[in-house]
Formats: sequence, C-alpha cells, structure tokens
Amino acid sequence: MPVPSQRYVRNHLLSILSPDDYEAIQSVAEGVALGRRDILIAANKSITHVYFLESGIGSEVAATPEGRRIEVCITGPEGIVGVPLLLDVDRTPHETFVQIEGDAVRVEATAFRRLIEERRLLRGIFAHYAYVAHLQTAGTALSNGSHTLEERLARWLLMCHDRVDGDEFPVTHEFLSTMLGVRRPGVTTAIHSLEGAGMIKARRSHVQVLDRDKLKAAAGDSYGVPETEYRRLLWARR
Amino acid sequence: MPVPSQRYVRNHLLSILSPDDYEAIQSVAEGVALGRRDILIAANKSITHVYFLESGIGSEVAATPEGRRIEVCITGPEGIVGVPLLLDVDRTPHETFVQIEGDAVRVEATAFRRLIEERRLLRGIFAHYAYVAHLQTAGTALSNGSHTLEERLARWLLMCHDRVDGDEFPVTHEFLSTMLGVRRPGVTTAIHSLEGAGMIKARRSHVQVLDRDKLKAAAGDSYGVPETEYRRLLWARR
DNA sequence: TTTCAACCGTACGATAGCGTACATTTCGGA
DNA sequence: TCCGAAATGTACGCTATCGTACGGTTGAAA
Repeated sequence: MPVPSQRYVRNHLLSILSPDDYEAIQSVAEGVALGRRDILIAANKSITHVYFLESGIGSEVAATPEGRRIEVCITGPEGIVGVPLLLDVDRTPHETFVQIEGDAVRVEATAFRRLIEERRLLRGIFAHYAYVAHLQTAGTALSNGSHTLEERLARWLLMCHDRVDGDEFPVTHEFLSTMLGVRRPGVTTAIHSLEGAGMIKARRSHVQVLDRDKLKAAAGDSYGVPETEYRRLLWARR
Repeated sequence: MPVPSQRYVRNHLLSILSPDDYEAIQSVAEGVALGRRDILIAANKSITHVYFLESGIGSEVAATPEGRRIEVCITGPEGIVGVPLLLDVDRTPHETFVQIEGDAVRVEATAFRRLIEERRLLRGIFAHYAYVAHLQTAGTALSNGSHTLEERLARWLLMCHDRVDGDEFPVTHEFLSTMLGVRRPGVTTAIHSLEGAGMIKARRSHVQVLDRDKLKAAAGDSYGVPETEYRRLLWARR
C-alpha cells in the first residue's frame, strides 16, 4: 500500500511535520491495513515497526507474568504506536493490538531510530506525544483508583469517540470488561445506565454516541486532562 | 552544597554515565537539600530544574481540575524527577513533591535541555528511565484497577523500601490513603493485616519492613514488572 | 509539665462491584 | 433454513471498600 502525500495524510503527527521531515519518513515508510486483534507490539519481543494510524484504534495493555491484563493507553490517528522505540527501548512487557481495524503508515525500527536521531524537530514532536501518552496512562491510574465504573466507561467511550470517524464504533461488553478490568455483567448494566440517560445507543457489538456533552458530564473529571495537554503541545505545530 | 564526584554519587543514573557526561552535568549542577513536602515540580508552572535524588523519595501526583489527586509514580535515587523536560515539555498538570526528605543534585532546565540535545548517550540513558517511569505508572493503573487494597499497600511499601536506606521509613496512614486513593481507616486495617502476618512493624508515623519476601508474596503480581525492566535497561551500563 | 494538634484504632450501616450461573438473542455460515 | 457460537440480559448472595463518626494515644511545642 502506498504512503499518502502529506497533504492527504490523516495521522495528525505526520501532518504537522515539516515537509522535509515528512519526506524523510515517507521514503522509508509503507502503508498497511490493520485487522482487528492484529498485534502491533508483542510483549517481550523485539519491536519491529512503529505505526502511525491513519484510522482505527490501538490498545496498549499492561500485563503481569501471572496473566492479569488491563488497558493503560489507547492510540488512534492522533498518535504513534511504538513509544518505547522513541525512548530507545527495543522491547516491552506490554502488548499493543488493534482494537478497531484501520490503516496505518509504518516505519521499520532501525530506520525509525536513525530518523529520530538525526532530526531534532521530528524527535521533539514525537517526544511530546510520548508525554501525552504518559498523561493518559496516569489518567487511567487515577480513574481506576477513584472513579465509578460508570464514570470510567463514559471516559473510555469518549476517548474512542475522539479517535474514530462518525459516532458509532464496534465494541463488545466482553471486550470492555477486560479493558476496564471489571466483570462483563457490570459493563452491561453500566451501558444500560448510560443508554437510559440518552447518552448512547447500544446494539449488539456496537455503541453509538448520541449526546457527547451528557457523556462528558457522566465522565466527570475522569476525562480531559491529557486531551487538553495534547491540544497545547501538538495542535498547529510545525 | 557541592556536587559529589562521580565516584561517590549515589544517584544510580548519574553513577552509570560516562565520566565525560558526568563532568558535563557536574559543571552545571548544584546540590540541594529536600525537605518533606517541598514541591519539586508544580502543576501547570514552568519546570525550573530536574532533580537527581541522592536520597529520599519524590511522588508524582495526577490531579484533575476538580482537585482529585492520586499518586501515579515515585522516584528515588534510582531515577530522575523532571521527566517532562526529557520529553521537551516545559510544564505539566501533575505535581511532584518530596515524600521522604533527602538530598539531590539538580540542574537548571535550560542547561539540562542543552545537555541532552548535545549528548546522545546521556539522552539514551535518561530516555530509558522515562520508559521505566511509564511502566511504573501503567503498573499503578493495573493495580488500582484490579488488586485489593492490601496488595496495593504491599506494593507501595516495597517500592519505598527499594528506594531508602535501611528497613524503616516515615509515612502516615493519612498520607497513604491519599496516595492510594482510599479511606484512611482502610489503610489502618490493611496495615494491621500486614503487621499481623509479621511482614511489617508499624509505629506512629513510621513503617518498618520486617520480612520482604512475605511482603512480596502479599503484593502478588502487583509488584515487579517495572523493576525487572529497570534492571534490564539500566544496570551496569556505561 | 502541660497542652493540643496530629495520628491512630474502631465501629457500623451503606453500596459498588464481584463471582457465578443460566437464559435469551443475534448473526454468520453450513 | 437451520445451527451454533458469540453476545447480551438478568439474578443472587457475597465481599471489599465506602462514608462517617468518635474516642484514644502520642509527641512536639509552649
């Protein structure tokens, strides 16, 4: 698959690069389609590529040796999958997989390392994203520790909504329950509650956001901190 | 206060730098004493310095506009306080304060930026630490979402124990309750439970670790992932 | 030496979420 | 068109933790 010209690239980080930096990336990048559950970064294996999502969503999951899993960060077309490589780290105990299918521009690890080493501005922009990802993970820690399931669910739906086209996206209760680290029936009732308040519409394997403002209210202060910082650091940069 | 020679420096990151890199840092650094509750990085204000702790512990706290607070990461002499600066970010919504008093070597922000820009190896080592800090925050998210209070408390005590000299350190139940995002009486009973099992000894405003192995068992899989990665990435480097 | 604020112990009803089980609905493929 | 697996709805007793309140203890400062 071809890599789009910068004019048409949908990944926000790529779109704000200098034309020169973009060309440098383009010359070593390739386009790929991402299917649901594809593993982009496998746990404890060498990281082969970084991915700039053009559409779809990737999920980073923290795991313990005993097999406990929970989502700590999600990335869509606003970011980059493969933050460890940015930090000169070749592999990670976490796994990142495709939560919602889409397309991506990807760069092989060695080429990527060379690029960020040689290009200061490129490195700076990606570093900013790495920091926002840290804020998001910290926000997840905050939420997991002190918000109700309903608030956390609302936060999660908002974060997905930010990253997809349109108001609807595929997701099952079962999937949500492992991402949030709660029971599946707990998700079912929480979804009913949001649905009853007219914020969303749930159909088998899908959720549609009906009233984003109400959903924000339901999320309370669990939503917004990393989003604000993203805007401050990564909007309208060049 | 003077900055020690590399031979005697206690901060692990500084100790593994090349002599040349250390000298470069030393020439722009100063020694400071850190008192309990001193704020090293204030929320939403320009970051003035990075701190290499020589002793003591710093706490990074995520906060929302509404005032909700919870600890997401702690740093002792194994790390660096001021990760945002590493990532080219000048300020952050989080606050970092001194949890246990001690000493530090600190470097003014502008000088630090110049150093990491010019020195590739320095940048690499610090980037590795930034990644371990991300793992720790992710571990906090995992724990907050899926471990019991007793497991989380055990994890927290182990992480402190790793960073102080000796087996005893100052901490109040009240403080722990805000760090863990739980009720203060909840901490009291959890501490009693660990104490009853002979893992720790609690005195007014202090905790002493008696049996680290048992404490590890009590923490279950909440403890260990970032610690293992720290060893892989940052032990015996030069 | 006294005082008082900080710290700690404990209790009790309330509740969010758990673990589990099982029935029902939906949809894609044979 | 039918079947089976996946997804969803619901129920029930259980447990961890909450919110709150209050009394006891300790140690540093006056």
